[in-house]
Amino acid sequence: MATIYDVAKAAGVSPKTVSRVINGDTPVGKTTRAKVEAAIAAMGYVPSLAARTMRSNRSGLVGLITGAISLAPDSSEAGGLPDLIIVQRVQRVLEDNGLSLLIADTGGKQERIADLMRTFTEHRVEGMLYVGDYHKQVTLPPVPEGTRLVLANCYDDAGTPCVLPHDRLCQKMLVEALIAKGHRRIAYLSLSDDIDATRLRTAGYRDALEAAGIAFDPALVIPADTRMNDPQAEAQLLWDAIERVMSQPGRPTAICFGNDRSALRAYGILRARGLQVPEDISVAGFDNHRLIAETLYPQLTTVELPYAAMGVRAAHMLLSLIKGDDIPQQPQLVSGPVCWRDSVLPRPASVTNITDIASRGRKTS
Amino acid sequence: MATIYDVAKAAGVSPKTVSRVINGDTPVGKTTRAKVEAAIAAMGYVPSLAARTMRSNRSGLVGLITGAISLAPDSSEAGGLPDLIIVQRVQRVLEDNGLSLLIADTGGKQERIADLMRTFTEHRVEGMLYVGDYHKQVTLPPVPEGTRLVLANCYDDAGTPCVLPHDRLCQKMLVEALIAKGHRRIAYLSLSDDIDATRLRTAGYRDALEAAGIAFDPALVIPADTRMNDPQAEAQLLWDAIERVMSQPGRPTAICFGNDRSALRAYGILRARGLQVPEDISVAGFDNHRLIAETLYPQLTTVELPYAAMGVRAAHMLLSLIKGDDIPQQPQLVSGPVCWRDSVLPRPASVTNITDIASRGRKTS
DNA sequence: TTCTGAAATGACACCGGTGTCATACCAAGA
DNA sequence: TCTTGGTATGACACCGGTGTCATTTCAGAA
Repeated sequence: MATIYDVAKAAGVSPKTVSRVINGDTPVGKTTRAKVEAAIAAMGYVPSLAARTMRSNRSGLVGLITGAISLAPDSSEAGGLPDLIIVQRVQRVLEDNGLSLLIADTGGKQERIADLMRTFTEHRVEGMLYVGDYHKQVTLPPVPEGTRLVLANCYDDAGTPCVLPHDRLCQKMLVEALIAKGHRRIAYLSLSDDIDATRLRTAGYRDALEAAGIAFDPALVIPADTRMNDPQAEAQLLWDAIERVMSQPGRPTAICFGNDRSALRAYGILRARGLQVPEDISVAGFDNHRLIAETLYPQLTTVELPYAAMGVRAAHMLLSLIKGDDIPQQPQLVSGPVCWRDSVLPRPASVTNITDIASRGRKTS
Repeated sequence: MATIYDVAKAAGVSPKTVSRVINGDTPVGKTTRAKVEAAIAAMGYVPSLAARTMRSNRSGLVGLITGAISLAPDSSEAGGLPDLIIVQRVQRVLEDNGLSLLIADTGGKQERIADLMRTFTEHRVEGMLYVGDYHKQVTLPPVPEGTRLVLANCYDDAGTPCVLPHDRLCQKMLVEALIAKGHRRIAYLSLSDDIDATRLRTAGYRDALEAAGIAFDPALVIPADTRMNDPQAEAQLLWDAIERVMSQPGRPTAICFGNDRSALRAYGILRARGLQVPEDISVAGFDNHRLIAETLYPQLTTVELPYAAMGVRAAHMLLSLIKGDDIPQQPQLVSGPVCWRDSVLPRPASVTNITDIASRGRKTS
């Protein structure tokens, strides 16, 4: 690979002058510039960032660690994809700012994080990002003084800057939208109740009810997903939850699910029980996983879990850190819009009592 | 950040001795080694790869370009995810070999590839990978002499080493599996017929029929996906195709779809037509997109499009190139297994004539 | 005790850029 | 013609490692 010395010799100037032509910092004579540029083009010279890094102490690199694929080691897979969207967004923002992105994943082994960070440090990255595979607390190994680090889709107890999905607000907006369409008895078949997202979303669900003056009924809220990684068992769990919620007096007119995947599963289960979506029961998801939401028939009403926006926000926070600007100490909450599709049927505002709700086969719209 | 000189001073030795301790190339005295290691630990010294790169001309970096997200710019999205799996696998293999992965994506703009490659060259990557978003031919900008490049999920006409899915074999295996279960009239609602995958898979479909001595019936093969990026229109197209194929005499007992997503859509359409899967019609997908295949009810029989394996293979090819080994000139074809699930009903071998096939409601197994 | 050779360590240059400072150049004004 | 002052260019050191070669150290043999 040609060096700046080769170019200098070919153009008959000093290396420093070539450097000036490349960087355009100091004025260079017209004829000299032309000669240098010709030499650069002729030799296909591309400057070495390694050399530049040594002088400037700026590598132009940012490192990103994800736990992404951990959940599904063997094939095209179920969990773990959302954070890849974060990765892509981060990459784009960084590239627009002249930085390149190094990626690594833990393969599900937390203890590898320290090694990966060390490798990044060897590369003298200007900052690091850690992306969680879902909204959760993490404990990262201690980082050397001066390491610039931003967390996305996760948080720690050390006050590291982070970007989180606003689960509570998202769920609240979704339920508010259902209420606005006339629904009053709204079930919520949540994800496993030991994760942060469930706690927050349940709170959002209650926020919406409260704002509308609807009493909270615990019988309508059931955890129905335990991340057990066994499709059969998960389906069974969901089946039971639907059974429970639909067989009680004061049967719901709408069901919110913990994610679009559960909603997809529920379509089959509800049909198997002889219930049409949305004529007999309205359904809402969570994530706006378009592969599911737009492909399902009828298309799924859901709320967007803003992975893309989180990626953008996290990247910008890191850029601010690198520039030396102050950034907010509070977790940055990002919410997405409700995506209105066909799986929710508006209900006449007058129809609010249980007897009416339990009746079936009313005409649409 | 501490340098090797700082460590040397603290340990009271020369920088070169510190270097020897780190690299373990030359024997170092026991007490000296202990002193140096103590100093390194105390100062949290991490060597700079930039400096090392300058001497050794080995950056420890590999660059990967993907067109991934191009298809769905705005949110968690439908197309483009598979290649992210390739990316993850590549990263793992490289990491196991002590290399770090730089990623970049074109954002759908082919003309940016040259810029991205230039950036990689600035970082003095030891090799590059280009990952296609689906099996297709690409035309990359000319690369400088000596650039080590491997294509994954795409190929070019310049003979660049590449790894491709064995669409033909995958489809053949799938159809063979259906035939083995007693199916004789098998429809194939393919992807758009202007892409390589469709041509190859249709050939695989015919291979399987021919091997079983079943006559090919063109009326059973209909392109039913045009990547038009409009869910409504796509659903309509699929509806029409199903209508056509199911209303002809000699109605099929099984339908293969171009991908799992179409199969997901078809579940809804078939049910809307009053057909139960698999009792009335068996369904097979393509991709083994587990999010869909395992979540659908009943679970979807499909064939795995081996993205993970392609990533591994491509990474190994690049490693061979870097090591200077020879690699095969032919495209490397990778196939995945048939994933047998519940959407295909075995048919008694005796039931092969049209009259029987057209009858309905036979009991299962 | 002195010599010998291997083992341990250090001095120094070099990788490919760029910051700093000195110098050569050139046009305009005295 | 000789300053003057700004512009264009070059010389040189330095960033943080490592390869090469020289030098020091020391155990064991003469």
